[in-house]
Amino acid sequence: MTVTNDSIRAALATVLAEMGAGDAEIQLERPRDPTHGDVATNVALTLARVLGRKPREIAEEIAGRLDRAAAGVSSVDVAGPGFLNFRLDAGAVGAAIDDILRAGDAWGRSGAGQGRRVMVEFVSANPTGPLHLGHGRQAALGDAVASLLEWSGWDVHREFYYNDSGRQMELLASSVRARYRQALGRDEPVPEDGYRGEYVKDVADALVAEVGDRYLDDDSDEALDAVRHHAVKMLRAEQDQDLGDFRVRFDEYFLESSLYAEGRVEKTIEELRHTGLVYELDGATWLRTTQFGDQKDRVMVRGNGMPTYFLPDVAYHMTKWERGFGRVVNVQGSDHHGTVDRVRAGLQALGLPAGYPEYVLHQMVRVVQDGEEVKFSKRAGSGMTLRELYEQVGVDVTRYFFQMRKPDAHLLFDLDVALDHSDKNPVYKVQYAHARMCSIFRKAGPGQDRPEAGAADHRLLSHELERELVQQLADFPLAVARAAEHTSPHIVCDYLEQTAGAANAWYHAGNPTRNPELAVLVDDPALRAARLALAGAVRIVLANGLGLLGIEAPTRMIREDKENEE
RNA sequence: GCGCCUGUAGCUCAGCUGGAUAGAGCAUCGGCCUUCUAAGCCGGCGGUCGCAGGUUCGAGUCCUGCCAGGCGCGCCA
Repeated sequence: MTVTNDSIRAALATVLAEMGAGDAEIQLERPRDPTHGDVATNVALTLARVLGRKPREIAEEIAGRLDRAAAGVSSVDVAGPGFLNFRLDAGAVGAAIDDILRAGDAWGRSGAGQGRRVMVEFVSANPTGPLHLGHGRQAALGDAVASLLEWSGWDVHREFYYNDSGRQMELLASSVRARYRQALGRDEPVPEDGYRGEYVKDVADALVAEVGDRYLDDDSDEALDAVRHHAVKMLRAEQDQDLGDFRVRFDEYFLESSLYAEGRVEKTIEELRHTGLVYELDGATWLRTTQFGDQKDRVMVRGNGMPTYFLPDVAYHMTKWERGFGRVVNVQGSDHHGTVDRVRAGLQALGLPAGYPEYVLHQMVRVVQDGEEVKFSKRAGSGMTLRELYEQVGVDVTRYFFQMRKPDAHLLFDLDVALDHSDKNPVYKVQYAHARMCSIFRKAGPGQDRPEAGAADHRLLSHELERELVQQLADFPLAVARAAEHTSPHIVCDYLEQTAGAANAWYHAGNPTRNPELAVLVDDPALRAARLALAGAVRIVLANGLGLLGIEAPTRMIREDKENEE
């Protein structure tokens, strides 16, 4: 893990300037192996060629010249091929605790985004049925990406785009109408490629309750339109409910139909024609997207005069730009990756920058239980729905599992692990660590439950477990920044699991029956205060990290089999 | 055939801008409970980083080729 340590960096820069390498880039990292010290740098290795000298020799000279007091280190060692390993003095390590206590729930935030506006578009499911697991991964991922950007100082807008026109809608309407007529005793089959889940019957039954047999014999377009409206309204309401219960909220729902209603699709065609990149072939209208790196040119308007999906897509993204979003992140399933180049090409044709918009594409989700894949949902008529999953394992677990893998990777959702309530389940591991810290404060008694910055002597935290834990906590802002930079929430999950592991190790090391001298609540008031400050810092970091991911940080977790005794 | 993604321990996965002996969890094996503390802890076992070349002080990481899996390649959305 890369670290920032300004005093070491400055002291190194001074020495390097003396040695004729003042412009060298200094990389500091926290070695995985604690015997390599608290902070290390490979700068001597990178300078070997520049200075024409052996790396170890350079390292020795740097170590000899370094002002340790100014750097805030107690020792400097040369190791391996020429690494410089620093051991921080006790005061420098503990200083992070005050930083954390002072920042509180803002610890980990930065102003990197400078308040600029960014849109995160995600879920964007068509209103043709319940949300499935792919939408769920996208909801959890998109919400966390948005959150990461907020933590990094961006002004974030969460948007849901949905297709409420076109062929899928027609298919939905005719499927519902068939079920509606079946419910009224008529023998009308669901269209060949129609929607067949149980939910279609629910929608049809509700329609019967609402309008009776009004559309039983009415085959007019108006009647089908009314059925479609009814279906969309119901299914949208269900999706909203599912997302709300999953703790995902949007600032705006954007309707595809509005693009047509407001003439934006027509306007986009006109603007593209002015670029000189439009041509007619075989009766269709094409855009020369290959000009901008697309694999082939794309049809905008079919021979029958109807636009393809490509056109409203470009029109939609133009509205994002025109609404003032200089940056846009689209979270989508990787099965959409084929549209990335063409949408960008269409936008470049209209003068937008090359990488606009950005994409986070995620791979598929599979659910396994007892070693076998769980596939079917009667209600959806296909894969398991998002609601079916989170009602079984809980929202916290579901969100975390969807966030804990990098988007690029296929996600195996192991129900056996998800249903486990022990520390084997990474979500509970982190939540328990948080609850344990809270439990210490409950035992510490009134007046000691809110440690304040500067009130304790952190040099007393000299145990190796304490040093490591403090440094782990100090890394939180870097983990958030890196996760935001890569739009990858799993980096935060990894960080939290490591932090929870370090916190648990520290907590358990002070087992009162085995090592009472390592417990937090020792008699010595100064040591007790220092350890309470550390516990307070742990509580802040875990709560902030979980909060960022949209997961609760319980202050108390009661064991199910002990519930009656508590 | 072309494009994107993936391939790391028995399983699920991390691995930043190329750095030290490739890490974590689970599984397995061996220890540890009248607890701020067993929904737990400590320790052990376990790896030709898909394969083959190349770049360099140094490659899981970069380059080339190949193999395997997923997805996408329509005047569908």
